[in-house]
Amino acid sequence: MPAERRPNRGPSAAAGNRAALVAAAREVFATAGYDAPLSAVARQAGVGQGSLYRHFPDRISLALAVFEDSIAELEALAAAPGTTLDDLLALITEQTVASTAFITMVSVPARPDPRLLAMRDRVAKLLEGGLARAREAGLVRADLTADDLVLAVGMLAGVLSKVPAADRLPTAGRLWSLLRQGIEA
Amino acid sequence: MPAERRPNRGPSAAAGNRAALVAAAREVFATAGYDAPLSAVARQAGVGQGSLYRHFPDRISLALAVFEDSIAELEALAAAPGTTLDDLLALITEQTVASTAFITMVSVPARPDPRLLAMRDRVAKLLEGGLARAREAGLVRADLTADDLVLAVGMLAGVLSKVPAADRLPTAGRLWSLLRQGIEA
DNA sequence: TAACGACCGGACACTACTGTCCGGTTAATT
DNA sequence: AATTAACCGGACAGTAGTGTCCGGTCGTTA
Repeated sequence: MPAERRPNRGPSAAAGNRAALVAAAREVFATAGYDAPLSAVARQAGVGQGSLYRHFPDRISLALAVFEDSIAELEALAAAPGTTLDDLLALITEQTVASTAFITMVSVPARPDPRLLAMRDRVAKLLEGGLARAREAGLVRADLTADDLVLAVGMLAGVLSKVPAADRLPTAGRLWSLLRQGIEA
Repeated sequence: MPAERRPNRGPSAAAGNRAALVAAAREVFATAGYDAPLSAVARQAGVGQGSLYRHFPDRISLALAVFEDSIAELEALAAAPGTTLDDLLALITEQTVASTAFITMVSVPARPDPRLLAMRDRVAKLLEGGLARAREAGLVRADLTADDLVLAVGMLAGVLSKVPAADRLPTAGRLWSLLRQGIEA
């Protein structure tokens, strides 16, 4: 039985369709942002609307599936020995430049949903370790919290989501420079 | 003839309706943000959709009329002797806490419209004086530009627009503190 | 007071999504 | 081969907002 065979109809199609939807959503969210129409995701996946909503009853379910990877990557980095706060922020920034959707939905959810709040807490939590170490080393101000950092990357994502993809990297650099050094000499 | 008399039908109603629309829009933009439905503005003004679109062919025309006041206030402050960059940023922040719409539309317009770009340039320009003075006094880093500042308040507005009105003032304070002192000790 | 015409209001056509429903397809089972 | 049941796709109803159109209203002018 050829591994590539994946009919998208019939009893055995479910898993494949689901995977196709997640992949399509990742792409669509990256190019059109977190608010992209879900119908575009179905089209991109080559799947009917019905299948989309059957697998993922709402936008958040789909987004959670899509960005589980992103947060897992962050958590893995946070768990690795020797990881600094800078490393974590660099990875978040990289992810945000590639797709603002993850941080957009997590940082300041428009309407607070328990699933999103939980994911935001995971992000805050994985930053804690690096933050504590940076604080002990005197690298950051003493009163800086993980929530502050989540809010900060949220601000970043808010701007980047409105900027053409080509301008994102330099804009992100500029904004981080403001956030880091502050505007005071 | 009583000064209060303002029929909203017939040949003499135009000016009054226009004023009512601007006032209503200011209120609606403040409470529901820059993306609020224009139909809500017409309803709030007690005026038909037709009148709204006759006076203001699109959202931007209406917004320009609404926020002309805000920018004029800023320009007046900038022109006053002894005004510092801090004074200007304080006023902008106050305006943003009251209504995120102005900065939202000006700082990083979703689709660049010449009228919005012109207004953003007015904001950047009025910041120039205070910024130059602050730079000479060594109060801000040497490479800080007015565009950076516009972007920074845009970030702020992006977050504040998603935060309940009651939380805005403290959130704005926290974010400015991050932007000003930077996250480095 | 009659005719005029500027201006109004809200119904409506249009567009863009979301989420549901059901006839139809297909693998599995016997 | 016939039967079954899981699952699919896309049509469709529902919802929300934008912008247009036209019958109707009301000051103005003669």
